[in-house]
Amino acid sequence: MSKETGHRVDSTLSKGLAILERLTGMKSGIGVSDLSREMGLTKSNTFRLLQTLTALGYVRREPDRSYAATLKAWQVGRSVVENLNLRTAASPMMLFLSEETKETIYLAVRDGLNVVYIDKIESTKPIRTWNPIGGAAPIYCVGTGKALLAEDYTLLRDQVVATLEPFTDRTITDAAALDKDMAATRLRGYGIDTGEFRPNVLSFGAAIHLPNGEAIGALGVSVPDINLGKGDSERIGALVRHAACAVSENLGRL
Amino acid sequence: MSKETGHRVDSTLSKGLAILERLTGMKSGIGVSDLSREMGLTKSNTFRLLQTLTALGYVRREPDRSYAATLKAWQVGRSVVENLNLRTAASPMMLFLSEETKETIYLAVRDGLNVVYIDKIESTKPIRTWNPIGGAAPIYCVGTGKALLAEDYTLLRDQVVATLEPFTDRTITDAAALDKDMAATRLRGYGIDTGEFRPNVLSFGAAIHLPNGEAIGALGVSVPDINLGKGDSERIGALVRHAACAVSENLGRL
DNA sequence: TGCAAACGTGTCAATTATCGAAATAGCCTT
DNA sequence: AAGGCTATTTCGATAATTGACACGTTTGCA
Repeated sequence: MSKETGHRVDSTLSKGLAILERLTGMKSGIGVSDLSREMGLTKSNTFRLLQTLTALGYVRREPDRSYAATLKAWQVGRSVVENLNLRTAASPMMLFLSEETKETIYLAVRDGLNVVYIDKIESTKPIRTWNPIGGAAPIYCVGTGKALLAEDYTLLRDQVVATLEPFTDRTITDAAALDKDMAATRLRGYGIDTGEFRPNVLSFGAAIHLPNGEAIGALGVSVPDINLGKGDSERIGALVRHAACAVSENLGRL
Repeated sequence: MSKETGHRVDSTLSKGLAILERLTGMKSGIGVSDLSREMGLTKSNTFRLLQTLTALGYVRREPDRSYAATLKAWQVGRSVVENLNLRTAASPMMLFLSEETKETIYLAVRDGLNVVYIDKIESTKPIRTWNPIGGAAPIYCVGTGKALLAEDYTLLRDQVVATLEPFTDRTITDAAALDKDMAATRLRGYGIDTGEFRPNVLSFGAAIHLPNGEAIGALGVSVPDINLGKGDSERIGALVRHAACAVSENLGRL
């Protein structure tokens, strides 16, 4: 979904990162020839890039002489999230939500026009939703996303509207409906997703704020619709809102 | 650590990754000029590298027009851990434990409040314990589980305490006893199960850590009590602790 | 056992992608 | 409006990157 920037990119860096991404996505090592074929690069080129990545510590040679990603990429990536020490700050309230609802609890941050899940607590119920940590979802479809979108709506509205795309028959696909939903979200204090990203999976989300008011993440609860009884929506929504609020206050004290 | 690389590294890739690392290590965005100063690069050079990283999705422009790392590096790095084959990494030390003890060796990961066995080496002794690969055991009952539980005890304690259930007459069923056992486990460096899950089956377990300290799995030895002589417990415990430590270091090495 | 195909690794001249300096365009502050 | 800052663009020179090829080893098959 990369927009054509028109700007020139450094091909070496680009290829190197492409190789690194490929390597990190593999369960076992791979040889130079295979890799070069997969990447559509020359063997020499691939070889030299691998040499560089190895020298920088991102790649190592396995005992069987194949090349594989090290944990360095992981370490580097981790510091991105670490610099938002959101997880530790949110952890107690995630636990609280988990105990109160028994459903799957998510901690999400906004990444462009998506939310990315950076932590979760599994549901303890037999019927549960599933999303991987690291997974992403469109900001206008899910509870956490809506909560975050509502925060910066004036800034993001036009961008989001330009990308509205249906995932289920409940997905919001027109600007007017989104405007209305955002207004309601702000009023309510939490976002509601009525199965707009995955069929029959509802979610609720509320934003976590820094002391200056900036929203840096959101807590969410994801629930299969058949788990929901009368009045459960309001209860869960209120719980999420309260939990996010508590985390925000907690952040302020650090 | 000045290893004679002998080989030339692609400078563009090298610089690009250096910039990315710098960016991921910062709490807020930074401008081109400052960054170029810090990195000792030309402004032009830094600028183009940033353009490339932005085009590739690793960097984005903040509202204040500064450059900051996105979560892409994190997502890429995460897949390293996801694809990390613990089995392969742990295999040599499992073999070592098998040879030293002749008992059944397990590799386990935590799944909620259970441990799941993802690999094992059968005992070579006539009287042996048995658990299937894929089998599960409560985290507070067995050696591997205790080792993992001790790692996140503050987070898991309340949940676990709520589920305490006796499997044998030695199973820990009250919170105070568990607290004490966990403290001892942390001190000792490995978990001991004195027949708390299966009668007359003892087990010992120690956690495997990622470089940041996160526990991702555990090695364990399972022993029928009649196979155990005087002092064998301490010996096996020490062996397991050492083996898990070796695997952790193996994961972290470059 | 031997042969062939495939692999990882070096070499090197050609070339082109990358570089730095300097010019331009934007943005605050005064 | 002018000054000082930063971000971006331009452009010719050049050094870094490139691909073809070569070399030694390993692997697989006959």
